[in-house]
Amino acid sequence: MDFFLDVVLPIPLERLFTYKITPQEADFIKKGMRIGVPFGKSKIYTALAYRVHREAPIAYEPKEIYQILDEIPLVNEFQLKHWEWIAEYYMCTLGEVIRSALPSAFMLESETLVLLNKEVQVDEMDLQDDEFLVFEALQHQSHLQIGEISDIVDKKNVLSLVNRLVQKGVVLQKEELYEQYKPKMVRYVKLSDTYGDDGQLEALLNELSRAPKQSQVVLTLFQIQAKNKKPIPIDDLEKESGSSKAVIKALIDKGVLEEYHIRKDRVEHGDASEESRNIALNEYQSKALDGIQDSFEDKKPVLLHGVTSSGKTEVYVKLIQQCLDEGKQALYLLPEIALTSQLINRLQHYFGNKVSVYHSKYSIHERVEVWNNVLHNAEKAQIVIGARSSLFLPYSNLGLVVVDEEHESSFKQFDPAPRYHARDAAIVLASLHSSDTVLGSATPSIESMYNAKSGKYGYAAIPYRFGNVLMPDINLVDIKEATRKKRMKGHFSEILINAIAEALEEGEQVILFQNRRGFAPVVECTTCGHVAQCPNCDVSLTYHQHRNQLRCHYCGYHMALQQACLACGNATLDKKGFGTEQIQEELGQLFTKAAVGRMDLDTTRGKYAYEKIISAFENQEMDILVGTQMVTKGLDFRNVSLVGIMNADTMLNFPDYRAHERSFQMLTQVAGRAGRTQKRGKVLIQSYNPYHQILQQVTTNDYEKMFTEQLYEREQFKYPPLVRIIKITLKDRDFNKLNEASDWLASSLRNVLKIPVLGPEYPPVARIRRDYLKNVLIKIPREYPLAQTKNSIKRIERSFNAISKYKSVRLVYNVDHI
DNA sequence: AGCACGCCGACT
DNA sequence: GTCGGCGTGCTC
Repeated sequence: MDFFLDVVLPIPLERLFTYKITPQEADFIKKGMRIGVPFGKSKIYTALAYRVHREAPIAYEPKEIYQILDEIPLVNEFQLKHWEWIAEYYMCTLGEVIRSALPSAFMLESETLVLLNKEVQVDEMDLQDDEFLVFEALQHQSHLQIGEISDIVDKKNVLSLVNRLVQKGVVLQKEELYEQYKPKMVRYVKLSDTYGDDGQLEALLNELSRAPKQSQVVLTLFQIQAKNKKPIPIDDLEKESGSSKAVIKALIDKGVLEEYHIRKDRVEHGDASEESRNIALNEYQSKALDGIQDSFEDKKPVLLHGVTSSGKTEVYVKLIQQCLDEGKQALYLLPEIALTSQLINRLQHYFGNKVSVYHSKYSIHERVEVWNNVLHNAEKAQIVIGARSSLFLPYSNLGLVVVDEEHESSFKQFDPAPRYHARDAAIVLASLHSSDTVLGSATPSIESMYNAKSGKYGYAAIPYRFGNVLMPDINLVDIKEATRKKRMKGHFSEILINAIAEALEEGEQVILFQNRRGFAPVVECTTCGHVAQCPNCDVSLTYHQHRNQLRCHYCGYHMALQQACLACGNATLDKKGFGTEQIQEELGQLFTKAAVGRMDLDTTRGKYAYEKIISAFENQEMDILVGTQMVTKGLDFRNVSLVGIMNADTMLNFPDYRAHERSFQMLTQVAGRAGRTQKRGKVLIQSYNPYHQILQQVTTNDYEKMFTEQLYEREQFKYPPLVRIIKITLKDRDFNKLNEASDWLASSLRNVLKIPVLGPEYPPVARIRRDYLKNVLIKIPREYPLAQTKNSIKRIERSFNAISKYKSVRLVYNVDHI
């Protein structure tokens, strides 16, 4: 009787694949281990073991596995259950979830190696030029990778070349798995055992009398060793002794010193302070904490609605402390862009090295280390603070999940699959662990507030700012009026300019919010009106000043800015629109003495770029910070007394049912950056339409009214949270085929589901990377059986795929599309 | 997703 | 006449 293993592959295929294993392997393999398996013609993939069984497949002969890659499971049962939920709810495959859940360093990749066939005598005359080049290279190197062959012959596709060489018997191919993760090693030194005792030392120093540098190093080594008995890193010795690497190396070569390595974790912090226990909450915070704990008793997630600067973090810290006291792990989720060092520093201050940070800007190595620490329930991973992907870590006893800035739409993954919402997936994860959940926000999403009001979530509020700081004074500036009266300088109203000047005079800082990036989104010809378009996508190219080029945000296409219009040849190109760069430039002219910084997607690339800008602003190296949405994210600057919003209308007029909700949130959040100390902060919102109800609600800080009005609209027009939305995007290179296919799909859905199906409709950008796009929106009433409806949709997809002419059309599901 | 097999245009 | 483009089908 044979043994078999079902595995999940990290690819978008629904089914499991079955391999043959030996009885020993069957005994050893546990669900959740990584297994290297051959798949397809020649590739080896890293799969996850799912089930060992004895049911031989009937239709095919299973292959044998290649290698077992783990000693103990890398993935636990909690994770697999959670991932299966994600796959089902968000209508993707388990493989896709695995692919985004596991750090890429765990997914070993096979590399095809080409080596010389020693058995065969090669007649060099038989070889073509490129074949000879490879043959020759293999005389010097034992093996070549496919990429190296590409470099040698200077062609990108070398498959046929390699195949020819294989056929002629010149070379052999071999697949090799590479472990991508290498633990970071720290180099240490110690005195060689020969010089162990004191008598020997004197002899040694004598010996080195003609090498003052070297004896200095040895003396320093002794000094350090006398102070503490810990291993001495080479780098420290070098610094302490004021010598160089060469001197130390000479000593090692002489056999005086010995070098050794110890594995070092990349992620390290200091010790915890006891302060987290001693934090004093004010009466509102205490009341909120009590409310949260009451709801925990009822096993409900709790929405914590605390106005900006109300001190939600202290409440979280208390909850985390309690969670740790119970010996459980805590997860603190933040939106991607909000991973501010400010908050991380605070948590590290309270909990020291029990805090691990996990997000996409970390290298694959750092991520592996956090994963392993969580897997082994290590001390330093008792608290994980991270972006949405930290949901996927191998927690074994989660006690608390905090989702901060719960309303942030960046919690929803957009591309690629799984298109999950981290807040919702976090609630499911928490329930798998029977752990507590807190969703926190100053401006809760309509969904979460709806759930709180309907009793599905608990609710706690902190209605006042911490330390009796007043809510900022928010004023609207009518720029339509100001323009008519010629009271605008560029994009600045006189009122805003005066307020900035006043703040600068007082030595205070200013934040300006401009919700659009780039310098001038489009370059238009004033003669013929032509705007350069992306050849692959249906968008205008946007101008980027620093490189003087036009770029496409969707596919990365770029070209140099032309001198003359490409359509009519006139040199009458005009940069239209405005963004953060232009605001920065105008400020430079208006306030020549002020230091102006900028924070947007362009200036925050790289691992620490974001932190650098923030700390520069914190340290008051800048007077004015111009930024996009990023400046709204929970930053805490003491010295900011004025916040200006350049133009509130672009947000309000966005064609999306969430535009109003989002504008309210964004404006309230950015306003909350003003006046976090005793002096009341000031906020100026420039708008062409200051009578807009949302702007009124922002100025009066009336969340309730906003909620009621928005919910009413959602009820009227059937939008979430009153229905569930599934958006299906169809993509194809052929415009007509796409239209036909999407019509077919929409009408089938309508016929079968008997619920509202909207579209097909072209999205605002109807072509991306040469593919035409069309959307179909399905609105599922709340009381409708969700799983059943999804099954029906999947069934319709199968009939759709059975139509041969629609084969090339790709379908993308986006459940709970935002 | 990859990757191979299979059929039609621009080149030696 | 071949090389190479990407359409279609399969992967245990």
